Amino acid sequence: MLTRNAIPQPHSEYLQHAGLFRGLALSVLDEVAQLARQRSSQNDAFFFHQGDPATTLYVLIQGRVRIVQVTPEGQQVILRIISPGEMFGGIAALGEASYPASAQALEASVALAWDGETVARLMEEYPRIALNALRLLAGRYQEMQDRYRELATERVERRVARALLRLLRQTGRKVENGVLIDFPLSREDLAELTGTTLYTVSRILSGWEKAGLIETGRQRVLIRIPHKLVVIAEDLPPG
Amino acid sequence: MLTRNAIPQPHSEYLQHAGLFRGLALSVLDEVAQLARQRSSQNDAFFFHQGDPATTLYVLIQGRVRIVQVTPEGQQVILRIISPGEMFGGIAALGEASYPASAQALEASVALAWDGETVARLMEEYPRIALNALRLLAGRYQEMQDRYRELATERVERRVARALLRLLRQTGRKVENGVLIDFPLSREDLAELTGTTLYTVSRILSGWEKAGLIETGRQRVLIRIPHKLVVIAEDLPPG
DNA sequence: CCCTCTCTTTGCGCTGGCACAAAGACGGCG
DNA sequence: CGCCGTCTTTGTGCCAGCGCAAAGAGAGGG
Repeated sequence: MLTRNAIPQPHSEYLQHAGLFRGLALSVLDEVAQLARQRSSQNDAFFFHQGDPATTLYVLIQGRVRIVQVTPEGQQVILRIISPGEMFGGIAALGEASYPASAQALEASVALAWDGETVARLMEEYPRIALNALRLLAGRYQEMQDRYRELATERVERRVARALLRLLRQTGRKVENGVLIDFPLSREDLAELTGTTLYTVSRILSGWEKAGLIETGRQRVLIRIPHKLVVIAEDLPPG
Repeated sequence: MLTRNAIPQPHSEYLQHAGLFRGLALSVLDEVAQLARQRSSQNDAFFFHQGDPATTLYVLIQGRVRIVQVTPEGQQVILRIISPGEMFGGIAALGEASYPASAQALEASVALAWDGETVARLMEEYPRIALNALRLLAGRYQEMQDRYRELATERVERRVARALLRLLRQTGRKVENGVLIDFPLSREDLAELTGTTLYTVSRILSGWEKAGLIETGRQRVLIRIPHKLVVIAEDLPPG
């Protein structure tokens, strides 16, 4: 389900919105775009699997991708959800190594791809790219630290609330009666994001729905009163 | 308990062993060392606190430092233990922001320190530094991902085993009858590293000690049979 | 050498959330 | 329109690990 084409259209304007290439001159973006390949991935198909040799860095331009680790026993843990404009598979830029996790499309998705050597060369020529990467990676590291602390110290309900709020910030779409998480998100996905089971997530969401806090459907979550979620997520007095 | 001095001795040879400055010419290392300040920190003193404005990047040259996050409720989570040669407080290099965690000396420790602007300037002038930082950060990110998955999916005993093995690799010192974790490490420290309680850690270590696997004392852990720990940490058939 | 402070051990009761089971509800496809 | 596969809900039993309490055991200082 994976296709590779040379790119016909100029993606250079698009690239200036991608964090990795922020601040580069348009001429440079053109050069960068020229070197890219385009890869598409159907629903549930993988851009790469955990353990594959890390050869390629991607920037998502359409769709949604989840970065997931699988344990030897087959349990899955979602490390991150990638939205358009974000890079993934960045380890490729550092030579050697293999991917520490898999990248799976949650919807039909399109990404631009560069092989590791190309990225390394670009970084050398345009240090701004390396600095951008550093800043992006630092942000993700920090988020990961926070999630780690959460997992270590907070109860499930609060973790789920935080996960939803993160997704809301990252991919929320304002609609009539609230903010919609704008891609298919099952109870199981939420469980794998927060380190719990789909059963527990289901119970929690049911509770919130009864309280009028959210509105759910099959692989669909709409947050009606974000503020109340924040109250659950942080330890605020319910004012 | 924090002191600042200009540095009298040349630290430049030392710096070439620090990951951040690997591959730089000695002349450059001299320049870098010239720009450094030296900071010492007694037992339990902090290099910086979570929430402080991130102004300074450190490279530890002696002692041991733990990077720790505190929850609003006062629980602590140890994110990492820094050994000589490693950098910490690296967010400073990226301007803005405040430290997402605190850095506390576990022993009398000495570090070299640069302010953020200096580091940014150095990175611009010597892109190799930025690339080194990128590679180091990528490694830490990956380790954090792994620990996150562990915390989400593995039982406590296995997590403790893995934590010990990591420390063993990072700071183990071969001694007569095994490998010693070479800095004061209490049950509580191990609990905060693995997301559990000191009680549970104590019980687990007691069990292992009875089995002859390790040898412990007050803030002291000696691993007698590393291989058996690996068997517990991974899911190997006990062969 | 004793006193004190901190670290460690161990017993015990409790519970959050896991695991399994089974029934219900969508939604897409033929 | 009805079937089937997937996702979701809900009931129930259970246990790993938490939390408290209280008693040892070092280590260091006076």
